Amino acid sequence: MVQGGGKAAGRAEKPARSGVQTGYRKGDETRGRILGAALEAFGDAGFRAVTTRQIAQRAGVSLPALQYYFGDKEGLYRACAEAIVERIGQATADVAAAAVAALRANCGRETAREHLRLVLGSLAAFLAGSGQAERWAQFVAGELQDPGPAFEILYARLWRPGAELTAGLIARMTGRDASEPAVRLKAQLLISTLLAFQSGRKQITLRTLGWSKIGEEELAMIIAALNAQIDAIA
Amino acid sequence: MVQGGGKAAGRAEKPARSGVQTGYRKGDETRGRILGAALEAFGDAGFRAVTTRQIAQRAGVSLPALQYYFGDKEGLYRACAEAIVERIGQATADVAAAAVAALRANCGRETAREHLRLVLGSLAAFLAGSGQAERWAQFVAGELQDPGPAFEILYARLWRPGAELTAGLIARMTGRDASEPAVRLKAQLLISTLLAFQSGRKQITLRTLGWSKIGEEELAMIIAALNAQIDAIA
DNA sequence: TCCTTTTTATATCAGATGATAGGAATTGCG
DNA sequence: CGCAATTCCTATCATCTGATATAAAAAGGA
Repeated sequence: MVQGGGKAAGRAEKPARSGVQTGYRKGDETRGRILGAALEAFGDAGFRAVTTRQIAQRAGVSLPALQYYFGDKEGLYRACAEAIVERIGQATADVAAAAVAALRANCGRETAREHLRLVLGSLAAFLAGSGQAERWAQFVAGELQDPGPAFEILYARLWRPGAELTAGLIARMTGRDASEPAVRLKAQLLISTLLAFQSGRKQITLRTLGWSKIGEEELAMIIAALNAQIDAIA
Repeated sequence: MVQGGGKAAGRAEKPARSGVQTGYRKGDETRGRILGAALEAFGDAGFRAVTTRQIAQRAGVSLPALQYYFGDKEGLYRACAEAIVERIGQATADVAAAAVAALRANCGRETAREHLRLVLGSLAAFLAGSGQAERWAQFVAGELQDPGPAFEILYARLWRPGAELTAGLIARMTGRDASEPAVRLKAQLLISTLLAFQSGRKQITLRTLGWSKIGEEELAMIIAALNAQIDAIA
């Protein structure tokens, strides 16, 4: 029978076996391997630059397996975005929840400032935590920079919530409203700065600073610079 | 006869009519039109995403004209980078020279700070000055973010000089040495911030702030935020 | 064990893309 | 004009890319 679909009705809108449990367990492992290979490849080079054949080879499967599990290249790309959103969400859930709670509890300026430090610090630590996370950061930064098939996912579920939280904290710190452009601008400035180092302009960061990698020591320096920026916020 | 080359010796290393004066004037105009179309296209979408056919059509020439004038797609891309470097260099030459002169003349902290403001301000103004400059900014940011065939050109002739100057000014402002990582980090942070708005994350900037464009008013706000960052240094 | 469903592979397609062959048209120059 | 160097186009190639048709192999359920 033809792949996926089921229902046997009209057009096969969902041609892929996109992650649902079926009773057959073997496929889940394969699906995971493909997703992992795709995350690495897309993170390194971006949507256009990566070919489906490269991913298939990395994952040790044949080309049609990608279509079987993810429908098409874009579906695979979106699945990567979802996976990344999930992992980053998990990694920052605690500090983010604490910050939100503090805001709700009408915390003071200095408390808000401290939460902002924690939030950005935990994000920075995660991004520098492993080679994998590094690739994810590049995936996210690249997609936000040059919107592609996963822009909406990343914007709606990563950037916007993060920017909202940051703006909220800054607003509290400055006694202004989170909707003011000046506040939002500062928030974006902070987040952009963070992303710029670990992901996009890493290539340049290393060259300019003469570093060979961004390890603990280097990360500490970046966080220090970030904190200086946070302190500078009125 | 076959295109370009001359010399008639062994391998045709330089197959293209790459910009030298020949006595025949007609070609220069065509060459310029191709370069203009390429600048627009590459700036909008990046090296990979743009096809040679698109550029040829935009320029109103046939496909082989690109190869005739620039050898291959990469040659055209590099030519774009050179053109951009030249224009940005012109636009910032005055303020940059003044800043260098001030540094050489052993200027004081506040003078250095003022020069830093001027340098970044003029760059920001240029980048937001026209739709063309906006595309160039995207060209530069994209190439620095995801190194391609023109990375070396842009790094060596734009980023590094700019970063050196910025670091020098910051060093003077803080009484430290321009070679210190902390100083260089601050410099990169400033430049990255500037690029982030006008080029890369512009898409997001507009959405997050609810702007429809980055006009004078918006630019003023960004510069204000930048100046706040400059003031916060040491 | 037999049968259905799922999983995976081989071979192939259709379109796009960068590049070239080869020659026609144009331009400068004596 | 006459001639050589240049500019530029039509047609075509070779390759790569995402996707599909088709069917064999494997896995579960009775």
